[in-house]
Amino acid sequence: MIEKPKGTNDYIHPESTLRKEITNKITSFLENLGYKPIETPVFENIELFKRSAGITSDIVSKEMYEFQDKKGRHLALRPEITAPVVRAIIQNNLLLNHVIKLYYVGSIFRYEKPQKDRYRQATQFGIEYFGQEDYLADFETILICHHIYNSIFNLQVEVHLNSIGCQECRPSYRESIFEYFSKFEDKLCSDCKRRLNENPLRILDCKNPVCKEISNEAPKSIDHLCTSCKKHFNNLLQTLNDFKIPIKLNTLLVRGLDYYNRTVFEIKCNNVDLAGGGRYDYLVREISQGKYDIPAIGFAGGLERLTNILQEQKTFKSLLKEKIRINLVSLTEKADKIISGIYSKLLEKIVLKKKINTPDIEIYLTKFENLSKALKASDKLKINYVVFVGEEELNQDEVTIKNMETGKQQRTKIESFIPTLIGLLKDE
RNA sequence: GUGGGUGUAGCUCAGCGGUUAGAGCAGUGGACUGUGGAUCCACGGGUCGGGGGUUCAAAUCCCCUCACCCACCCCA
Repeated sequence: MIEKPKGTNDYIHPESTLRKEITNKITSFLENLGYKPIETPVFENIELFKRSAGITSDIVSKEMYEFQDKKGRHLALRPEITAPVVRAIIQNNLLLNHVIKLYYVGSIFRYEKPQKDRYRQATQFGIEYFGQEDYLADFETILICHHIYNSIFNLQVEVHLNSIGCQECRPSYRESIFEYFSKFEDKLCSDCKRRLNENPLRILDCKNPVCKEISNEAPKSIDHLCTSCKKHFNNLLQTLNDFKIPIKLNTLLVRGLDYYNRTVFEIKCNNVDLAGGGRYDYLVREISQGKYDIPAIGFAGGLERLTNILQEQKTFKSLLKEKIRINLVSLTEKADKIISGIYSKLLEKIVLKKKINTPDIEIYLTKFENLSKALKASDKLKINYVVFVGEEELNQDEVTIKNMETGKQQRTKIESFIPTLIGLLKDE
């Protein structure tokens, strides 16, 4: 038996249906806000990720699926989607437009030990908003992200928010952080000792209790912001506050990807990280090698984490609307032609469903040697209406429609079957 | 990468050195051959995750390995 690779998942109904419904809700919402879909390859030149996420980040240094193709090209399965999107808009010269709003839904790959809410192939959805440096873009992005979880899916979420400054103010902040943690160097965990030289900001993110304790007294980035960063952040806070978006200022939030600046945020529910994002004003310049200098902001959310939490909270059932199931049963070979004729007519009517304004239906075409078996099987399939033709019906050019819930049944002439059925469905 | 737990029928699990490995649910057939859900009866189904070892004897004990679950690191 060949089994699926470690950390991957097969999604089968009803979960597959739930995932599709969730995705549809998110994407149709984003399309109403003017975001356009974008799709990029699942693998890219490995340099793209090394340059964007940062060579010292865990995602790039130890979690990437790297490989060489037959020509020896160094490639990687994408561990995140922001950098590929940036690469795509540069390559397609989309940056000639002032403002670009994009959304995506796609797979990411990280070589990690699988556990709850963590898989080697996962699905992320997200938006990327290019060309707007003003804090209103930050507001829009956070509002959208919050709305998806809070309003569309009814989850009690927290928005954790921080500002990590820009090119102007970050160097001096980095220096004061370095000085501060240097005093405690021998107390820090081994990872943080390494981080001290590589990327001291990441120490703030460490979960080790000792490091955490030390971090609590560390200098805060928001106290070291330059005038324009401070104004940007204060305006954002004020606006989020005005619109009653519940935010939690988290001065320890720095995020694991190197490309962020200014605003960074995460969405949490019951201590589960559902989404994260932030501003990345220098990434386009970095990837385009200076050709373009365009500010941007975005976020990414995990589809599996959202699906899991909705299943845990049992609020997902409303997303899975049951359809009306109709089983067309031939009870004898002589009735095959009539039943298949009805089936083909119903197919056409499904296409024209909008005109007849009936509930969504599922139709089944089956054959049984006797009625008892047909009904038993229909019961297992949770059929609402069994439509059957046997010897008795054949003699009178009729079909029988049986309502499986009430047990009531009626005969109708073959020609008037469709209108009769539509009449029944309208009463549902 | 580190640590803990679990792998026995399609599913949930029992058995933890001693006949031919079990139960419930699910499946199939029948009682009931044109009227389903209930009940009763019967039947089918297993390399006990895989490999090696100890033993007269291994699902059971030991070692290795694989997979899944959980925690840490990190992250969606």
